Amino acid sequence: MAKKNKIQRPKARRPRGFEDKSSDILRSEARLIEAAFSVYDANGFEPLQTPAFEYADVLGKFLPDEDRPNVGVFALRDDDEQWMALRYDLTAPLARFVAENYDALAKPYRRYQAGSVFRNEKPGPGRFREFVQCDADSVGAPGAAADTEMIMLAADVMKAVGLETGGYVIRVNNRKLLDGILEASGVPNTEEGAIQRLKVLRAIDKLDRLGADGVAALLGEGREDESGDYTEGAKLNAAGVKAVLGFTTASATDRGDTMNTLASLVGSSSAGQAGVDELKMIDAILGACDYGPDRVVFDTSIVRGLGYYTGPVFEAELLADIKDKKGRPVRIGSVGGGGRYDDLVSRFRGQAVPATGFSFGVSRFASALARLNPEQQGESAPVIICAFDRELMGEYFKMAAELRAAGIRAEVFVGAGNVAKQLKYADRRGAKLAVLMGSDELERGEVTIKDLVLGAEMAKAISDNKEWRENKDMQRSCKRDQFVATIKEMSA
RNA sequence: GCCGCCUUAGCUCAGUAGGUUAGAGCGCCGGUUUGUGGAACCGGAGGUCCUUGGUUCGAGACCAAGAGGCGGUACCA
Repeated sequence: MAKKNKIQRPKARRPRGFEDKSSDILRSEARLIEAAFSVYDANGFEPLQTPAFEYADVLGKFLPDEDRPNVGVFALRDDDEQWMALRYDLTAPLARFVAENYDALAKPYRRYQAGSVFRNEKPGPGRFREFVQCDADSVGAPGAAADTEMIMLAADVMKAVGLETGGYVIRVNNRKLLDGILEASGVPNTEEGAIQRLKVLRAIDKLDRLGADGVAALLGEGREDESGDYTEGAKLNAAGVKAVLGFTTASATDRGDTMNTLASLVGSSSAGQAGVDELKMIDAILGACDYGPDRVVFDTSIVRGLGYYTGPVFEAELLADIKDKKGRPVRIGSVGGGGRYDDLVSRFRGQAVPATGFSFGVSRFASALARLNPEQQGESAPVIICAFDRELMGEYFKMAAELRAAGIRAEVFVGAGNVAKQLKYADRRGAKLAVLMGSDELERGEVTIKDLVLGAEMAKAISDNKEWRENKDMQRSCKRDQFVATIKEMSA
């Protein structure tokens, strides 16, 4: 019982929903961002970086005289008592930036940005409280041409990350169409109908998960799930439910067919007609640039859950290589999305500032890509130069520099321990080659290079330690001035 | 927020009916081997048994509350 008095140590742990990212993940995410940035840059977009903190009201949060900030954001009070919060997306900060620098910016202002965003919500599998988004937006362009540009950009990013045509699809819809349908069903296209419209959007968003029946319940009175939780419905009448569900299944593979169907569906609604007209414009530009239905389709079942979209909306989806029974590619999910949001900037200025953009979740996209190509691996481990003799450290670093100059990743062992330790380190790092140069080699003017992969292979056939240690077949020596060339040869 | 499951070593888990000093495998560190990563053998470190309270002569085990984790559902401006 009389345990020795233990020092109270802090427990090494991280807050839930916040992740440490390993080198492999970091490298694949960096490649993804680089590919996207190069597409945006080539299209004339400019990079922008905004701070992680914004004033809470800028983010669209009202924090009246409350001690606790609203849930959903990480907020704190500055020393002047003002509420600041970590950004939860990159769009609200962009709206602030544009409004703040409006006169100095050439419109349309088109920028791209990647960075961490923060959401104070319950984390789940694949859902974190900090995650990286990569956005491109176009502010100040009212027409569907700007939306089409974003759609083509999204398709180009898919291509730039190495996806073949058929491996992805951009699905396009238009909020105005649904507004038109709802208007015809008695939901006014005004402020009063906003909450109801949002409920409709969220219900449609759950189509793939709940099926038509579940969505019908959510569009009507409401729905109770298996755990007994009740979700209030959008309270549409039976005809409304039918109209909305009919709309979500109205799209076909051919964009022209879809437009014809929709034109008859929206009838005389002005919002609906405007939506169809925009799709026509989008289709015309896509057609001229050869973005066929194998890359971009019109799909009335995608809506995006957010309330701030006002016009065309779209999602980028990865299609797995596997086909379902009917021979169609299986959906593995949306990796990004975007759309038109005409009211976000005008919040700050009281003057119309139309905007449209595209955003993808970097981690989700990167891990989906990794699932598609598991064989694609990251950076190869560096050549490890063992610190055999501490007197020769200068020479070791010089050798490492020579390797780097030849484009080979290399490092000198700077830790503690004998050669056995150092080789064990090299092994753990996954290095293919280790360089050994001690007094023997120095005398002969040579360098010993050990092939660790070959050594591991040979070890399988050897069970005796003495034999294993004396076996030198996995290593070779070369003259000091042949060093870099030999490494090159052996790493091939 | 609501519902369910779970919590013993770094990891995966065992722990007999409530009974001294809480175990195993893997991993880690060291040695056999101070110029060679594997294997084998030997040794070692590492635990507030999630926390608090209760029942009991006695709790890792039984009871209660709380915390944390996992899953589902809702929310996600």
